[in-house]
Amino acid sequence: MSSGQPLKPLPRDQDRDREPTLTIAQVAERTGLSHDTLRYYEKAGLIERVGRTTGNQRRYQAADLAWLEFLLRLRETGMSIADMQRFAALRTAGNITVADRLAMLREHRAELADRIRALRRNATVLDHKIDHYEQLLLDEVEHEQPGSDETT
Amino acid sequence: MSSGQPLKPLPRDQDRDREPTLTIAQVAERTGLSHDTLRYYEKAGLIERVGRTTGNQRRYQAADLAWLEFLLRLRETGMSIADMQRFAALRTAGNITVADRLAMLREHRAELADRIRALRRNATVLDHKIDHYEQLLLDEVEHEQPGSDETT
DNA sequence: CCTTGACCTGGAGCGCGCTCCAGGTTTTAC
DNA sequence: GTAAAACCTGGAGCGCGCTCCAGGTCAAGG
Repeated sequence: MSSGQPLKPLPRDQDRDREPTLTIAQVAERTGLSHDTLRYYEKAGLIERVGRTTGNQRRYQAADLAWLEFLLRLRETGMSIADMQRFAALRTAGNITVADRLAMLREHRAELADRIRALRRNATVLDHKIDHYEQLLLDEVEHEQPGSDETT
Repeated sequence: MSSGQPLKPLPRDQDRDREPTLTIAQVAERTGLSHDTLRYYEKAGLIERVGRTTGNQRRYQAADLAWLEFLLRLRETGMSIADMQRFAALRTAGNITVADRLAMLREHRAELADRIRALRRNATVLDHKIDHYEQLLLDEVEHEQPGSDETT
């Protein structure tokens, strides 16, 4: 979608392709994942084998990063590694799996809605308990010194 | 739930058979926890030592159950066992720890609010992805048969 | 009484999601 | 060219939160 004009300050050496690439350290910093986790995800099949230099070092491309960030959304919404593996496998299998992937996402989305609702219910229980403790503290103060100086 | 200290109809003697008690199996069923988990929680200090029969079998009282259910709210909102241990220890230590317990709950509540917000943000990302896949499916159908019969 | 099933204890084991290590190779900075 | 930093692989290890097991004791029905 663009030209191949050598007008940019290219990073040296191994980057002969048009697209800029990132080392594992750079991806780690950007995603918040550790080097080990990135390698683990690749070994586990969550991400397809990342491109390498001639010296076998990983060079991530923009698409890898985008996929990683989506994986992180799945992870943060509580999807297990096993399910992410399934999803990734479908993705690797190509367009014929779009319906399956959609089904997975819809189900996950529904579970997420349930979990958010449950958390909100539990939050109100916490709020009640907090109110209760606040009242206890007030009562204590009253009993000790009904209307005197206090240090917050 | 407020102001309830001196008016309890205490069974002053150690004869508490008046109060109904529950076996571990009954508590397991009511809470959804397994027998093993209940024993584990007790061993870990999340709940104080439960009363026993002369034959050393646990008999839970209403207060035990209420505390367990509150623990479950903490657990479901993501509090670690270690933090629940801290909270339980404060509770065991008595009223002087009310301020500390309040502080813990407030912090936990704030983290919970953060997590709910994050989940909602992620939910919208999922929604976009779902929309995207739906569009892909539509496009596929169009390309195959631009306006013809389809079997659902 | 006896049987059966619920319960007890201490401790080992497990599944998950990483995290660390050893020992080696590659890249970078000077 | 050389030293240091970054990276590689396979595999072991870890922390969490249970879960299971062995080997018993206890309780309720017939």
